[in-house]
Parts: sequence; C-alpha cells; structure tokens
Amino acid sequence: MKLFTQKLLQQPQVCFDTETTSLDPLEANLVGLAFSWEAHKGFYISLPEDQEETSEILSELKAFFQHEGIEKVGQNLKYDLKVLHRYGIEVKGPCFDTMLAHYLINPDMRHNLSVLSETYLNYTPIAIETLIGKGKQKISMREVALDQQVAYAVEDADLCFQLAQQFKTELAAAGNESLFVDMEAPLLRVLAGMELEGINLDVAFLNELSVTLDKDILQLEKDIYEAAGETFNIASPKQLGDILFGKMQLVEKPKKTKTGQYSTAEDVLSYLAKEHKIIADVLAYRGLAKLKSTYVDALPLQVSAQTGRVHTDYMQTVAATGRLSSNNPNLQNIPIRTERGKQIRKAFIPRDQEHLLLAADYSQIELRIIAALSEEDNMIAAFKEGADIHAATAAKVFNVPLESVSREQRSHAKTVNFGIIYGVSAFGLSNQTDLSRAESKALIDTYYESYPKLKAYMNSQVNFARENGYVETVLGRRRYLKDINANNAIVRGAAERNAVNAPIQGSAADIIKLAMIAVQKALDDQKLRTKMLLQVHDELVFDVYKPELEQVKALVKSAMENAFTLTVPLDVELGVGENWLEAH
DNA sequence: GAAGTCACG
DNA sequence: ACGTACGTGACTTCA
Repeated sequence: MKLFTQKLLQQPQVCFDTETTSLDPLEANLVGLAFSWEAHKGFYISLPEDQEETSEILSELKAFFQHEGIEKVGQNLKYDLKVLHRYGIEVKGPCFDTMLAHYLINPDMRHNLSVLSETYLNYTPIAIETLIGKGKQKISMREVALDQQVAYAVEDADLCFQLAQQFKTELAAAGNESLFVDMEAPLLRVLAGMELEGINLDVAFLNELSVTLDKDILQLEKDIYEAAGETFNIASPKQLGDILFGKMQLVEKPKKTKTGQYSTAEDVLSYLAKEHKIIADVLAYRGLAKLKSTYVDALPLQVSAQTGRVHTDYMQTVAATGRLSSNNPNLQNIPIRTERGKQIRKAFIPRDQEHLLLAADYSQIELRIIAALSEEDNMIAAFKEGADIHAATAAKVFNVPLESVSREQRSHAKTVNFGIIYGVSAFGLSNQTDLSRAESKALIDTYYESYPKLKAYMNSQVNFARENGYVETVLGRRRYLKDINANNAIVRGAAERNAVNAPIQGSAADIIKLAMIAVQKALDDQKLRTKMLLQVHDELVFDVYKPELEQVKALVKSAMENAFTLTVPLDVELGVGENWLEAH
C-alpha cells in the first residue's frame, strides 16, 4: 500500500474512480477504488465491508488525494468527491472531469462514459448491468465477484484517462481551456459542497398543508363530478377531454393534441374558465393536485435519513445553454407564482435559530446582457439610470411619457421584453396577451424600431451561426446549431431562435457560475460559517449565521455584481427571512 | 416508456 | 402557406 501510494505521488495526472454500494453519495459505501495513469493500464484496490478498516486504508491514500500538484482525472468527479468527503478525504489539486470537458466540447450530446468511449475511442466498455443486473434483480457492487469488479473498474479508469488526453486537445482547439479550468472545474467543488450541505425543511408545516389541500381537492372533485353527471379520473387528460368536449360539448371545435386527443392544457382551458364553472374547478383541482403530489407530499420523503436535510443534485452537463439543472428533488422549480404555491416556500427554513435565509437575485440579468451585447443605447441608458425597464420600454413603444405608462402598457412591454429573448412571433405574443395578431405584430415592429440595434444584433447572431455552425456566450461557451441552414423553415426557425437565445441564457449562466465561485472563495477566505445552499438560475440562497449577516450581504452583493463586467451594470437584490418566501 | 401537463427561471 | 417563445424536471396516466 505504501509503495502504491509512492507510485501515485510520482504521477502528474491520475485518473481515479470509486466503486460504491449506492448512487446516492450520502448512502454510498466504498467497495473499491480504480486508478489509471497510463493508457491500457490500471489498478484496483478492493475495500473491506468494515468501514473502519476502509477508513484506515484510505488514510494511506490521503497524501495522494490531498496533493495539490497532482491532477485528478475522473468521470463525474462531483460524485466521487462527495463519497470521499464522507470518509474524511478532501480531494485537492486540479480536477479534469471528462464529462464536464465533453459538455463544453458539445453540450447537446450525451456525456456518459460508454457514449464517449464509443465515439472517441471506438470501444464499447463493459456495461454495469452485466455486473449488477437491473431492476428488481439488481445486486450491490459488493456482491460482484472481485475479478469482475477489477475488469469493470480498471477499464473505466483507463478509458477515462485516455479520453482526458483527447479532450484536452479539443478544449484547446475551441479556445475553451479557461472556461473549463477557471469555471466548470472549480464549480464542481462548489456544487459538491452545496449538495452535501442540503437545506432544512419544515416537514410538520408541509404535513399540515397537505391536509388542507386534500380538503379543497375533495370538494372540487365533488363539484366536478356533479357538473359532469358522473365520476371519472380528473387527472386523466383523456377521460377529462372526453367529458368536457365529448359528452358536455363545451366548445364547437375543441383543440386536439398531436395524438388526436382533446387537448385539456391550461392555456386551452383558461379561455373557457369564465363561462363554465366545471372548467374553473378543473383548473383549480389540477393546480392543487400538482402542488400536493409534486411538492407538499414528495419533498418530506426526500429528507435524508443521514442529515435530516434535503440534498438536491445539480446536473452540470444537462442544459445545452450552460445552465445547471436540479433533481432528486428539483429545487429550481419550487412554486412562487400563486398564493397557494407560495406557502410551499415557507417550508424552506434556516438550519437553526442562529441562522437566517438570504436570497440574492440578479435583477433582469438576461435583458441587461442583450442590451450590452447589442449595444442598444436606449436600453443601456435605461439600465444605467436604474429605470424600471419594462416601464421604460412601454414609454418608448407606446410613445407616452414615462410617468403616464399604464399598468396594461407596462405588462405588454414586459411580455415583449421576455419574448424578444426567446424569438417571439406575433402569433406567440397574441397567445400570451389579450392582444390580437395584428396588434401583436404592430407592437413587435414598434419594439424593433425603438431598439434598432437589438434587431441588428439578433440578425448578426443568426449570421454568425450560419457561417460558423455555432454561437457562443460572453465566455466562449459554444452551442452548435446543426439545423441553422436547414431547408425546412420550421426546423431552421427553431435553430434561429436558439442562435439568439443560447448566448443570452448561456451568458447569464456563465456569470452566475463565476459569481458562485467568487462567493465561495470569499466565504472560505473570510472563514465564515455561512453556507451557500441553492442556485436557481439567477438567484443564490444562503444559510446565514446571524452574526455574519451584514458582512455576508455585502460580500454576496459585491461578488455577484462584479462577477463579470458588461457595459451595463449588474444589479443584485437581497432579501432576508425566516423562510425562503420571506427572503424574497 | 411515451404523452400530457405544469412547476420554475 | 407554413407553424409558432428559450431552458429545465416531476408527476400521472396509459399502452
């Protein structure tokens, strides 16, 4: 063991891979460790079931894992870091994660090791199912014969090591080394820390909510069955459509889905809700049922038995634009828009009486980015003055003084401002507002006349994509758009909207990622007890140790606003409270 | 496992 | 004349 560690310490770069008993890092026990630092070669250390013995063996490897000078190569290193953390090992030194590297090389592809091996090494690795089976028959890696463990684990480490060499070349070719080294790789550690920390959930409060929701759901159910003249499954779109549009014939020409069913989607039903009480009831039922099943009843089941807290898993290689995603549970789509939904936010609370939740939101970051990138002076000026951007837009497009902009005008301007980022059409806008197609078209035309450089910028992005096959963010994160020159106008249109949207959404993602790294560094440097817990695209949430509140507020605001310099200032709004709703 | 729906930014 | 706003994840139904 000593000799092996000595050997490891002589390498500039080592790939390692953990074999464990669970995909959940908080539950996973180590079964073995594979290493490779030379193509086609590797080693496997089998670890005993006795956790104390395993810890002793690991302590012999600490010098390697904690060595700042040795690059650690791996596939999805966030997982391995989290597992090793539970054994008291903090992995140090640069991380080269092949999954992350490939995400930068081509974000729209998949990034699992078998796909990567097949694509880049022309080799299909042993599938894990051949060892542990799948579904009900699945066994633990611990029960797999040692020779099979070795073959599988060493192969993975070897392939990963080989892929790393290729990906370094590819990253350099695209000019994405810094994006990897200075952003995605450091972020992996930040995310691991946030996930291990988890957030406190008021389960008793959610259980009370569940009871009151249930009462209201049952009442709505009763009313719906009465109006329908029969009982049926309201949650079945098929049955619901047959009742509303087949049996009751509430409209003459019901909209259908692509499979020929009656559509019962929200935007279809909400048109009819005023005329038919049953439809209003169905919408209310759906809303409450969604809250109950997806959040109120599901979240308490996600509280870890190990920590008593909720630990999401941030996916760093899923969203094609560079955003994170969150799952098991998804903490990036907790309700906030409706009154009933807001109640759920109250269940996210500080870790104890000595802490408060702090929420820090970028204000209008995507609009600021499009203003800066397009160099649209009218919009830039509005942001520099700290104006209400939607009101300022309304004043321009409706040609009225700022102070006489009506609520309705502001609301329409807001819809267009958001729509622009997505590449809205007159049809889309008229669907989102009470405006007709013609009114929508006029509004969009006036919008571009008011902000002429915006339109020029959007065209330039499409042209760039046509010529280069990709678009990029402020930090050079690429998204390839293979359909940008397609003959099919629908397919091409979608690619053109992506050409505009991806750099905007992706640049916002770049900026908050830089901010997260800066904030974490500041928290570490200043040796604070405050923890960063959540990221929701343009928002960060913290468990703040009360005595640190003023220091942390200043630090977070400054780190976020200065994460990246645009020709438009970035603005961060802070909120503090006894729960996530209050912190908004 | 696909389809439909709906929660968020 | 065409179809129609970007990016996600989770739940339920149903074949």
